[in-house]
Amino acid sequence: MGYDVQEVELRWQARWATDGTYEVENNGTKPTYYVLCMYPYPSGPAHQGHVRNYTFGDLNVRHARMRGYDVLSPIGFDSFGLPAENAAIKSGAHPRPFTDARIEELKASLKRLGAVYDWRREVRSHDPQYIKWNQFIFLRFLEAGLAYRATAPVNWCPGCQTVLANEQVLSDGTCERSGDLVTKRELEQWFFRITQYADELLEGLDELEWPERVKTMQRNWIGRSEGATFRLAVDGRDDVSIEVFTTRPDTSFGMTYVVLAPEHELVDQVTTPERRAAVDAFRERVRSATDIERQSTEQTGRERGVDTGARAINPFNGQSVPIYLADYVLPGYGTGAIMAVPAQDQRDWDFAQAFDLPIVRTVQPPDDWEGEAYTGDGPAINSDFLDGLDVAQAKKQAIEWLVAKGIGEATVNYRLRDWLLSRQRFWGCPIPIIHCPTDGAVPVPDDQLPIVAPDDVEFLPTGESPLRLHEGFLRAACPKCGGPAMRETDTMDTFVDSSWYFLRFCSPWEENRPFDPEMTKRWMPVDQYIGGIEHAILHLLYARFYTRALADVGIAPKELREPFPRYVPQGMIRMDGSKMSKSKGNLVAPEQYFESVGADALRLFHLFVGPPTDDVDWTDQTDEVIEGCGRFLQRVWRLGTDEVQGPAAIDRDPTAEDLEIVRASHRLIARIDDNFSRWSYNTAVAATMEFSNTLHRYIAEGARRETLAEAVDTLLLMLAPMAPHIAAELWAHRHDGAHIHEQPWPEADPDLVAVTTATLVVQVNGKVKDRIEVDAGIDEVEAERIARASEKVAEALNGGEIRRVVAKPPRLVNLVVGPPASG
RNA sequence: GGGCGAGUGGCGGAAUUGGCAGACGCGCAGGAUUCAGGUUCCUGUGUCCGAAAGGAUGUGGGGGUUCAAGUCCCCCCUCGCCCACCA
Repeated sequence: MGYDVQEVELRWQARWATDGTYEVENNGTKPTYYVLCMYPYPSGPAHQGHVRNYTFGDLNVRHARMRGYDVLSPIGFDSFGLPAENAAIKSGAHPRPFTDARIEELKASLKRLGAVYDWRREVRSHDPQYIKWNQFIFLRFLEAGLAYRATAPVNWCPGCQTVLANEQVLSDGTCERSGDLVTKRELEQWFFRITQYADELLEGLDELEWPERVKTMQRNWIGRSEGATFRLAVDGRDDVSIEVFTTRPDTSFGMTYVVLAPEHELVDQVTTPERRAAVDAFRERVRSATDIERQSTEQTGRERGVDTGARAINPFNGQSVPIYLADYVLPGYGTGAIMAVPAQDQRDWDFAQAFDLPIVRTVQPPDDWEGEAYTGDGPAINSDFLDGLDVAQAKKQAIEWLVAKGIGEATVNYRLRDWLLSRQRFWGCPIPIIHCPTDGAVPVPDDQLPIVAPDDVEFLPTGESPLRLHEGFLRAACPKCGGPAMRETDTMDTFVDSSWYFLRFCSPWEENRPFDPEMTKRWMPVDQYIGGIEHAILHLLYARFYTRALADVGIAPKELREPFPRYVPQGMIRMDGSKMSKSKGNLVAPEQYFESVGADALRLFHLFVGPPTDDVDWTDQTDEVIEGCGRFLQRVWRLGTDEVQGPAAIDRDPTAEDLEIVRASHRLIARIDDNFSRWSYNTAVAATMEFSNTLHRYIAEGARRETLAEAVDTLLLMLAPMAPHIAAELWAHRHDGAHIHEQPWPEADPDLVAVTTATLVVQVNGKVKDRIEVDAGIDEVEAERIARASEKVAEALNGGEIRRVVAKPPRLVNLVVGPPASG
């Protein structure tokens, strides 16, 4: 009987769907397990990246289920976003039908892959119910002071007369649509106060089972740095002082000038009349410069800054130093002003050189130091009461001095900024605010939620949100005074949608609240989170913030802090050196493999090709490897059907060879358990291949019927999470239609896993001279005796004196010899 | 510039605590089956010397620790990713 891949796979997929095999109730009694793949942006049929992602997820779901858990396996769609809006602008049609069509395509692919979900729990970001609770949460955050309004610059395209997302600005700073140079424009926008959680988000990382490099990325993103802030008097001015932040208060005696960011609020106040024109010209140049230009390291020299004419007093030594503006000081970090210490900071050094400013070393560099600015440790010099102290001591002393003087204190600074969530886009969740001329920004009352964008909108090729032109949407009564007011037309960043969808999955049918905290308690945190590393910073950080904030405003359980204690980032699929993606047009559709070798073979390929976190190169050889996986499954099929077993198997009392097969089966289980726990799926597949080869050899030499049947069953159980269709089909054949995925995961018997014999490697001076089969239980004395008895070893010794014996029974003996004793 | 990874046959990769380097697969070669191609099965396959037995050599390069190093330490080279004027 041949294996009709298509027929078998489609039949089982239909059965899993109609039986609701992977639907899970919220009132089960088994222990719970929550497996989650990052919900996808619906871009159409699945590509290989999806296949890889959902193969890992599905393996975890099926494996956990067989291990006896109630498994929550939900999926949804991150269905708001720019691509759909762009498609709408291009076609003039509303993004909703476009998005719904893409979702259906992606769903079909996932089902054809054999990935199983509780489809009753499907969540879509653009669903009015989801929008409602998204807005509800925003309003609670607003009440709690976690959301606020402030002005911030946006990318503005003068040609399109519209705001651009960062990804719409090309690397040369021009608009991707019109080619105009993009400028900055200040707008009133909404923020989430994520910085309030900076410390907790940082500390929480320590206990997460995430790859170290992802944690490092988050740590760097949060960017905690300890230092001091202190105030500098402005020479001849009692009314203003400049506050600076530094991580090196120990170097304060080396301050030879002060720098304000060009945007700093004190610039106008301190600039002297004779420098006014030069300062204004500089500020204008910085303002119109693109981020690229401003951050260009090419730029050096005098165009990078300007003298304000004002002077500040260094409180440490009373010296008067000039105040400059420089583009390398950023308005958003620290206090937007620095004390410049060129001897210990290379940027300050370069600037000082360009402007002929003095350089005073306050840390003694090593004797062989040939560089410029020295940032290392060393004794303080030229620093009065700090002289002789090392950097750490000097920092401490300097801060104590500032505190005693009452002009500064130790401070902690973060690189992390508050989360700007406003987007001047149509295809997103509307921000539920009404702007009233008398009452200002007024929250939409809960009973008016959701605020959903209208259907009768016209998409113009300007890129501007059509909400801004829709009178019916715009006009609203102020909830406070009832007067005429205008609706907010900005929508939320789509990262907002993805910051709590995993909580909604726990009780997606809730109509009176975002989710049921009890059900959240039952399922959360997610036991295994899987998704691309491109979300390693923002999505994961935002979701961690949201979870805490929801707990703190009382929507989620108080004790829920970390949503994803265990996260595995899968590697990306590369082709010709770049990421495989729809936009690059280098997709290799999974469908062709579904039709040829089948979903199981393609899944097996993705598991087998390498470690899950490694990138996969799609090459000329890839098709051959996929076919190899298909060939392996054909061999499994022959093992699992009577074709081989019937004529070949023998009824007999068990022999030593038969027992070896039983042992090999248990070793396979132990190995798969270990591999699965370490996410080493490539070696897990290799283990099943090895076992299959063992069984084929066993059959060739005459297999015992019962032993073979049990061994094949074990192989099928191990394959059930990896190649579910063929495993299900063969199991049903062999066990009267029973369902393999409802079988318990077998347990390896330690007695059978333990080896009874081992290969003792005998080395002479570290070189392998002999290999001897020995009893696994031998001790050191016995191992040495066996090693010395070896003829090959005697030959290699060649009369040399054994000076030392290293015995590690039962695996290795190393005989260390000197030269032959000379006569 | 900073941080984090990684470099193993023709290729993807394996080797959990230092203990037989190259599991498993692809490819390739030879053979069996076949009219032939395909399929399937068997055998071989790091490199060098050798007919073979066997020997030498071998995990980016150099040094070190150790009875023993792909694995640990130091220096260097190359590649990848992330953050990048963060005071």
